[in-house]
Amino acid sequence: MPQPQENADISPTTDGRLARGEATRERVLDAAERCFAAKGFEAVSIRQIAAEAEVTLGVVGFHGGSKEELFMTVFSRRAATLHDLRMAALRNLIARGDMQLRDIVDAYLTPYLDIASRGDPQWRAYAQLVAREVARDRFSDGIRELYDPTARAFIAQIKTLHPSADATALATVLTLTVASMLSIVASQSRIAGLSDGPASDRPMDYREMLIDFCTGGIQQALGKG
Amino acid sequence: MPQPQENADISPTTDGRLARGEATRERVLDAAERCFAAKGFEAVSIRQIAAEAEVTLGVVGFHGGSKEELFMTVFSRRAATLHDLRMAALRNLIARGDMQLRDIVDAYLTPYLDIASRGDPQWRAYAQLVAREVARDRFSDGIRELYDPTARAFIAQIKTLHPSADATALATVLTLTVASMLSIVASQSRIAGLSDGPASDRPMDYREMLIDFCTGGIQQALGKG
DNA sequence: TGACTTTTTATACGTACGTACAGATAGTTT
DNA sequence: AAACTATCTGTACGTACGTATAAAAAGTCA
Repeated sequence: MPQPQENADISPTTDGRLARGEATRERVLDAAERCFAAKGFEAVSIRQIAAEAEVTLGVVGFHGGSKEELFMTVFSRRAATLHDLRMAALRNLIARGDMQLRDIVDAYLTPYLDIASRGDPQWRAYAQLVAREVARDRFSDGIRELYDPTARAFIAQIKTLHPSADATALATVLTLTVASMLSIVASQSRIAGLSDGPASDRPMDYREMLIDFCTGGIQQALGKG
Repeated sequence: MPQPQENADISPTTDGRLARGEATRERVLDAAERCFAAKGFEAVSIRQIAAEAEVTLGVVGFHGGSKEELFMTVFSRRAATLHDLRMAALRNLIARGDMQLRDIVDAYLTPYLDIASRGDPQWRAYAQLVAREVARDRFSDGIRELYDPTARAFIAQIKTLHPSADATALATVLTLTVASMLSIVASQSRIAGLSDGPASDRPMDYREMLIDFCTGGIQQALGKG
């Protein structure tokens, strides 16, 4: 992939060639993010992404490289931000002292629910993309490397409250927590269908219930251990 | 789709034309089940299914119809069995009396974990297929119709223990329970990775922890309501 | 045996895909 | 202005896809 302008010393307000290229690149990545989130990797063609970004076919390859490279770029682009939000919440907790399990769960879940409920459609698309693809095997190696550090930090924190829990139990309850969290975004329509009435489509509106569910679940699952 | 032999009055041991056709049809469906489970709908080609079934390309179309029809056939083929297993477990509970939330959760989760752990690779493939595709939108209408009746029956049963819980809350906790259950199958490798050691790959080995997690979660989430 | 149906083979059609690349364009630097 | 580089356009290549179908093969039944 001919990565444009690895130069770091450009002014972001320059309307020259470099800034234009960077703007195009972001349009491509944004379009890819929306497409991948809506339909999944295999079901999206590069031509669809080009049309969504309103650029020609070659531009997608120029800025995004191969389809797999483009996908991983899209996926990792916002991962660091999410990681930072979660770790900041966790550090706040530690600084505050008197940590409860519920607070740890809150610190893990809320940043994701927040971005999934934001006005910015790109962040919402990213949240949906994560919910859609994170369970798949195809890119799981690359994806796991993005999210495992966060998961490990929270596992370590939970372990301080349940010192006797073994590693598999901790990994399991965190995985169940992640799955529950993602399903709030991925299975909204099913919740609505099973409710037989109107249900909110803002993930943030399920925050308290989700935190309750995961907190109670972890407590019950680790309590005996 | 030229559905072969809608005739019901054939002996299953006949080795004539009808029985041969039926055997071929099952080889095709089994192969499709394995392929779809391993790679997902879009990533599998009909030619791959034909190769897996060791039949020629046209045979897949003859017995399976279009790709979407084939997919839905594979999906619905075993749904009734799973539904029956769950409902039987639920009826046993009701007959026995003194029902606890944990028993309801058990009746819902265990049949799935059981088939996902069976020796029969086709049942295992089906369990993986469900875990992979049930959250997707593409076929969610058809898929929901298959599984919603079971879900509603269990929601009604949970409601007897939490009469004041509203419909959305009940639908949400059941959706979270389903997501947790599926992630045991879909995210086995992630659990292993986060455990930093060998973890079982038999879903049944996570049964107790999963039941604890979901029971504790539902109790916590509905307890306030 | 010979008409009839079900099943299987082999092949082809049209389309869409991911990727590559030559050349045009536009902005930068000397 | 001229050389240079980054960006973009247009197009083409080879492949794989889902589907359809004519004809052959296999089995059934009068």
